[in-house]
Amino acid sequence: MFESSTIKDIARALNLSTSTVSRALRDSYEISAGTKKLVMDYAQQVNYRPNPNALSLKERRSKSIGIVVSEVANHYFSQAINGIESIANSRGYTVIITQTHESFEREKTNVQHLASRSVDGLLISLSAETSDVSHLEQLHQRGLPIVFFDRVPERIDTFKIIADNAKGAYEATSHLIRSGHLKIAHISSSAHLSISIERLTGYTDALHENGLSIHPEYIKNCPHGGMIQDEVETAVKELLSLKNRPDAIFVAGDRLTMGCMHVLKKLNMLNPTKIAIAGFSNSDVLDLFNPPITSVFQPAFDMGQLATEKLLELIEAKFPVTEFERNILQTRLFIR
Amino acid sequence: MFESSTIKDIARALNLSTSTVSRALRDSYEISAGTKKLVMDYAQQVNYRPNPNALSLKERRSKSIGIVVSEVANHYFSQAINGIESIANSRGYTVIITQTHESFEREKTNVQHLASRSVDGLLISLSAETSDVSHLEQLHQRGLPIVFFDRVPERIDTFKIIADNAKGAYEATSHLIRSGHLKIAHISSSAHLSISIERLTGYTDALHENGLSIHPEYIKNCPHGGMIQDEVETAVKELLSLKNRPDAIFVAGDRLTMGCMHVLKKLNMLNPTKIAIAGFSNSDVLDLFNPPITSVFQPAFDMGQLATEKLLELIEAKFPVTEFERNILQTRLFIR
DNA sequence: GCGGTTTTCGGCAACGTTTGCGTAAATTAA
DNA sequence: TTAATTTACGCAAACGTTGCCGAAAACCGC
Repeated sequence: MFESSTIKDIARALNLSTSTVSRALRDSYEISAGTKKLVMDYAQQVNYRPNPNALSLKERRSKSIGIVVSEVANHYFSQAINGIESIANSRGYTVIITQTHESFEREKTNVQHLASRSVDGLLISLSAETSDVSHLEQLHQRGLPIVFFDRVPERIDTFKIIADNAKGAYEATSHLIRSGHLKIAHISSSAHLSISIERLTGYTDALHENGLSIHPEYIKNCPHGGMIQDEVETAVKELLSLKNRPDAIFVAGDRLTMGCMHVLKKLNMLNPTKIAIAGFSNSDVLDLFNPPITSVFQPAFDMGQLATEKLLELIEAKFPVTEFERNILQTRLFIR
Repeated sequence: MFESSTIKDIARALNLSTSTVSRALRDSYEISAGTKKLVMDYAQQVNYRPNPNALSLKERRSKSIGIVVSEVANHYFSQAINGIESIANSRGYTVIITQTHESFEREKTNVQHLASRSVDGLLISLSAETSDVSHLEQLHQRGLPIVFFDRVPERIDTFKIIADNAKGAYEATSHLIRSGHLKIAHISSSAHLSISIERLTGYTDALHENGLSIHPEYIKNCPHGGMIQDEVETAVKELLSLKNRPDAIFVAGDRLTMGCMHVLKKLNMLNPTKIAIAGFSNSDVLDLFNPPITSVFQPAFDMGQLATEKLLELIEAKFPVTEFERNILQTRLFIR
């Protein structure tokens, strides 16, 4: 099978001890220049690669970090992953990506699996179903470094990287108002999620500031964040069948925005004169849509980078970190 | 820091030897029922998880497989990854996803990294820049199980999972012809890629069968598969500035299709009466586009599943496998 | 040429796990 | 009761690596 040469092999071939070879390869001062060259040349020749499992076992760290996101087929997350990779790889870390598909159960098993895989730290954005974070709290208390991004829990005290969701939502809603819409509905992911709460705040703030009142029946939640299209369809249909039918919808999520548009298209309502749409999305093809929709763009790449930097800070800290920040990055409104 | 209990801890606590504990946990016949229960209960209580690094070191396998794709922000690949995960996870394997961003260099470093991470096997779709596969050939000869999917090399003899690209391209091109287009151009990824060759074949076959001749100036390649938008823009502009301007383009790739539409939009040519588009894409939002475009859908999820099954077959084979298949899955044409 | 450094290297243990082998105790057979 | 067998467990090595400690060899000053 697939075997690569070890330090032992090199030691045997060169008639040296394993410790000498090990030190020669790490350019230790206690090895003579001649021996170093001998060893290094030979190692090069046989294409020696240190066995990461042996290293991990010895050093008690795996030089890998785990990522938990809803799904990679979401432009926000795929961009965040690119940011994460850019930092992690440059610092010698491998990333292991897992998807929850918005399921609490999958989140738990993924996290368990990553922990048992002995990752050095965790980068996580909660699933839509997750309201109980005890599975993470437990790991956190046992000392596993964790950084949250995007969807963050209240209870766990660690670094959190989020976008300015309230402001983003405020701007999008304000844009709809400025465009002449007065009956603005709101479709969001599960109600307990941090992003949902923050975006709802921005939405209501915008309405208030413009002297519009909040209609509870205008606010719909999809507990599975758009993974279950039926939830989206029901929400949209309920909005459309209201006696006082809204003339615009502010949608608080990437997948949700797409789902919403699909429903409207199906109902032949995909027309800004009938109902306008603005939503959170990191998609790069929104301008190709008919109609093009105004969107709130999150700096996903930067968020991924920052989250990773913070995580590595935790992982590589010599002393336990007790001061945690909550970094808030600015969103960008694309008016279309 | 983050420590979990080991077999040693259990042995010490229960006043047993590590071997007894190990065997009790694996339900060995040479351990008494009483001891087994004792050990298992205690292990449960302290939430014992075997250290995967120690296991990998001992068993000389990591129970992990490496994936190399262009980018996860591509619906074809994200769907394929879902298929891969569904099989791999159910069989107890972890997947490590890496992205080449269509760069040959990144492909080489990713593959090197995965190999040195001692993955048990590799699932790979070549980058657009890759024409030399010696880095993979080498690993393959040293016994590392590899299965290719989507973009496959000629030279390396192993399992290959592909879509029926020629047929898919043929159908898309035929559709354009049936729609009344006679001057059909073709934009594709780098020319040496298997998918480019096969899709070109389908394209030319369709033209031939319909009595249309092939205009070499109608065929454009983007060596970076659309990652460099300038390449796409140049290709489109060159097509549009032809004295005999094409009235349709068959685009052979997901990212390429989007890039192409962006250019047309920018040039205010995004209109089927000006130029029609049909292309390979696994995007789920194509029907929201303006204009909606006809697309060739690949069974990405199934391809991922099949590729993983084949890879695990190789990995877990007791004897070296010498008979390899080339599985061809059917595409589906969505006419819009 | 002596004692004392310095240089250069090897031996050993350890990380957590499995497994072949050995063996005391318990059971069975005679 | 004794011998033969079975049961139930412990010991130690191994996977690949590093680091502590010790030690031979080379060097130094005088």
